[in-house]
Amino acid sequence: MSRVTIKDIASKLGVSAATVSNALNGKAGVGKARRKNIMEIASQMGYQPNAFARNLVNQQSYAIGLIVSSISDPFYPELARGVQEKASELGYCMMLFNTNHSIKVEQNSIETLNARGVDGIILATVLQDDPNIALLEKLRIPFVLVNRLLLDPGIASSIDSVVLDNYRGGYESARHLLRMGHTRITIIAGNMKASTAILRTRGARDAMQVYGISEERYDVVDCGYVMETAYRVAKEKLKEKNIPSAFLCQGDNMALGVREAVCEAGMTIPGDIALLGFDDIEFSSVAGIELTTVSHRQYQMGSTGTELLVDKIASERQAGVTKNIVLEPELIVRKSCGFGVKGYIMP
Amino acid sequence: MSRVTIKDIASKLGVSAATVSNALNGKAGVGKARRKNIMEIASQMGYQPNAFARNLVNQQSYAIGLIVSSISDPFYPELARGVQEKASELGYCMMLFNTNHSIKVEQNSIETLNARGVDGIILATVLQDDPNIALLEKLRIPFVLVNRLLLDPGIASSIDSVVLDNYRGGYESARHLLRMGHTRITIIAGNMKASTAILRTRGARDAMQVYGISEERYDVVDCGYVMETAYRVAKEKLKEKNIPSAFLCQGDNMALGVREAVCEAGMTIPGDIALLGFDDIEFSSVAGIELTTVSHRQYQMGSTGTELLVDKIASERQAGVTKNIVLEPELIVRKSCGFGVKGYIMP
DNA sequence: TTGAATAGATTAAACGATAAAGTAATCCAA
DNA sequence: TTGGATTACTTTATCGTTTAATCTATTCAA
Repeated sequence: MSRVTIKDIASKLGVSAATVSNALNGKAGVGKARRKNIMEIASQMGYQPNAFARNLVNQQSYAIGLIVSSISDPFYPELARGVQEKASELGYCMMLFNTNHSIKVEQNSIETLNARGVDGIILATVLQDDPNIALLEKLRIPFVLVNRLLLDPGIASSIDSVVLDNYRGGYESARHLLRMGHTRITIIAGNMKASTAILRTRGARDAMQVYGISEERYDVVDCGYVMETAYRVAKEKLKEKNIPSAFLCQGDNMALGVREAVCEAGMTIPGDIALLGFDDIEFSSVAGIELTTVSHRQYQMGSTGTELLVDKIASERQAGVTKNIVLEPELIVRKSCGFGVKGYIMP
Repeated sequence: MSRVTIKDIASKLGVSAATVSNALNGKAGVGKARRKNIMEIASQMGYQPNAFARNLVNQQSYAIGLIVSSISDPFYPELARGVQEKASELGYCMMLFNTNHSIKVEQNSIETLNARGVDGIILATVLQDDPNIALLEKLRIPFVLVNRLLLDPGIASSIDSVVLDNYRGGYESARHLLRMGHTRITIIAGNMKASTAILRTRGARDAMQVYGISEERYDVVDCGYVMETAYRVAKEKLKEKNIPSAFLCQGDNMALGVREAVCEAGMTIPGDIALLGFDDIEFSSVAGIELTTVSHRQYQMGSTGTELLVDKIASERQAGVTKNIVLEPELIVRKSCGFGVKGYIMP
């Protein structure tokens, strides 16, 4: 509750509220001496502009929303930090929402955010058939997609986004396993409605083809990016007669789930089974885990996404060119894939 | 930008704006038929109340702020999720701020939050000599402390809080090591200005005394709750001639730092060195890590803290009794402390 | 000396809702 | 049938800013 208002200052100095407003906002039409005087009195009285009134007259809140599936998933905190810090830098606040992987909750979040008049939304959870894109467009609220995007070029071409080159990440990670001689690979995929999982899988498939592995010789299981599911799937896989020699996981958290199953089955990594992750969460590098994985630039995604959004908010009335930013992934070789099935690495 | 306003509805139906407002808000003084009619037209026209105008007239934003040191620290995401979900349930939004362990950034965050007119703040980062408590009180903004609190009973008795019984956690964890026969213990402490670290250390010291370990026989190092620092400290410790047989860490992330140092020194856990953590972050349970630790109730802390805060906001004008909630910790025995130095556990 | 331009201010409207006060019609009891 | 209570509204004020429109001296060129 900011007590002192612009009127208090005005009446104290015997001037009009408009003059005080103009002085404080550095606008023309106020004499030098008076301006200085007003500024002094204002700070002396501890004046704090009332955000509600400002928001009302400008129809702007200087707040943005960030929607993630769950901040507890170790993939998202760095992204959120990127958004928050860049937002603060640009004078915005960040409101955080978790969808818990639910389209319905995603919808509620968007509606709430809109009802509160945020200036824009960063959506990290979009799916291919996501009805909420239409919602966002109907609400005419600026938004950018980060992490995941829409693959339909017709739609995608008009939506700002910041994503990793997931195809390449998928390709390179599969290639790494293939070069090490693995031919029985199970792909532990993320949510196959998410562009990330689709593209990583597509990249992996292409790599398989290049290395002459036909479709019957590997399989892809949608584990929805949840660790628990990956664990259960791996558990089952390892009971079959012809178990895979490598698990290609599309998320480090899922890789950890698989790792758990492998360990429980009494097998070792990379001795019996090779394991490859994706995202390079902080935890993947700890001794004894040392997951070979693909780096992801969560912080940068959040930070750049925020820049795009704020740009978009500022230039709302102008024509605005769509920006699609693609970040480059990097294969990070640690120990979870060992030194290859036959002890050497193919070219 | 919500286009249609209360006035549009009013003029369309030939009634006054006040009647529309009353009808929509379920207030008395509107005839049955008219009320129904207004509601229908409103939803038909896609009316969305303008939050800015509402905020201005009620001087309330239905938003709260959460201040953590860094959302990337695996301790905080669950807490944030607890806050966000409870907040949503109660009709509030959560704005997230990271302080990066800086008092100055903490101050900025509070001031920003205040300037934006949030209804209250949840502070998870308070230190004993934190000048920002005075700031919060000066601003007369409702707040609650979670995770950490102030130990000075004079101040603490008037501030709502939700914390773990850190003394007990510290005591039990030390006792566990002592029962296993460890007598050379290094305590990797958190930030010693945080009540968590102070109380955990106090608990540990008391346990030491009960088990007859004098002060010269163990040491306490402030690692500020950062993994990297813990890693470096452990690295140094392991170079000394008389290395500890156990590290008692006040945070799982720091335990992982220590673990790294131990591994790099070519030693094993728990074979050569016992390791005990605190917080039970999700990662601590994975195969091969299996950190013995103390459970912390991050989600509940966030959720309950939010309830207290919203209570406090609602009853702001009333006398309001201070609530201090203490959650119980639980020792979670996994493998990182092995089976005791002499192969047995003391009573 | 006149008229236009300009600096420095004021007034009033607007933003979109809510809350308080006022009014006209209806109802019911005495 | 009178008058108090109730109901269903409307009018007006207010929240704290910003901003467009207006006003009044003063300056200055012609």
